[in-house]
Amino acid sequence: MTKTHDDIDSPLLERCREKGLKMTGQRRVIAYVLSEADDHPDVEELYRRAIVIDPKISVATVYRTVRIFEERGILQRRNFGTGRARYEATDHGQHYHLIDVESGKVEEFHDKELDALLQKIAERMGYDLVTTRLEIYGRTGKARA
Amino acid sequence: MTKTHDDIDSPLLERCREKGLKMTGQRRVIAYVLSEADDHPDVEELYRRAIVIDPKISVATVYRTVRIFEERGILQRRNFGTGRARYEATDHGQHYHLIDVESGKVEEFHDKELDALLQKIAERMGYDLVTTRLEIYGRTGKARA
DNA sequence: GTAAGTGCAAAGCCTTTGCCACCGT
DNA sequence: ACGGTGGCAAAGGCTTTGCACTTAC
Repeated sequence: MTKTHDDIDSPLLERCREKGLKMTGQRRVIAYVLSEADDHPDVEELYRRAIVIDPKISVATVYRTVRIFEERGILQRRNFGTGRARYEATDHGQHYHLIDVESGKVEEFHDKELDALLQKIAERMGYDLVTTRLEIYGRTGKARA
Repeated sequence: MTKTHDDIDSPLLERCREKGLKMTGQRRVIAYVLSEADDHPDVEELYRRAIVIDPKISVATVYRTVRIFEERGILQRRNFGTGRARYEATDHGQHYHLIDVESGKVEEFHDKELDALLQKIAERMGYDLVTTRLEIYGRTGKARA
């Protein structure tokens, strides 16, 4: 074969190396899957995508890996109200979520003014801002109240 | 005795009646506990507080009750990242949360400027704002990085 | 070579539920 | 009286973990 899962490279892989993580085949695959994802997959979904590339990965490893990645700041865990945790790479930059209450669709957005305001609020309350989590739940303005 | 748990009244009790809920002794107690709470108790904590008033309440009832209250819009469920759901009465009005990442302490805050900005963002993205959820995670600025 | 990572299955934690007795309206 | 409600304990869903084997450095 020309390319095995041991050759998979990805932006996240580099970040893992920087953190000094031992890069096993499984972690490469999971890092790759996460790098490719432009949505917010949960563990089960990550597992599904990972075993396509390497069927020998177990879901326990996915759990262990996302936990480690999260602790190292490579991933962020999200809770959109469904019992399961969902993940996204932190290198997407700081952003917020707007969720369509009717369709469940999640849109990401950025807003400098908001960044600054949240920073200011944290300071005013005597804290160093570590991270924020903001979700706007909205209904598309097409219909009446 | 002068007062049993069947006599307990509370602001939430009235809201429950409005919704047509059958008000059992257990529900009165839970409504009372929730009305008194100025924090964000989880089910276990609600249970602890409830059994002080009526030791015959079971935790299953607490789970069932918060679920019903939530469906009726009397309560809001929150997920601050600790596996357990936490609850607060909706009549506290719109507010946001600042969470101390070290102690887990939760502070509520209000901010008109933030209200307006979120409203503006939703509009700009073509949505009618239904609700928002914002948590600032911070570290108290007492120590260095 | 060695410490760390992985698989598997069992265990854990929070939450829900089946069943039957009980109680509010 | 009737239908919703509560208690208990068992079941469920997601996540973690103990153990023995494998692997990256």
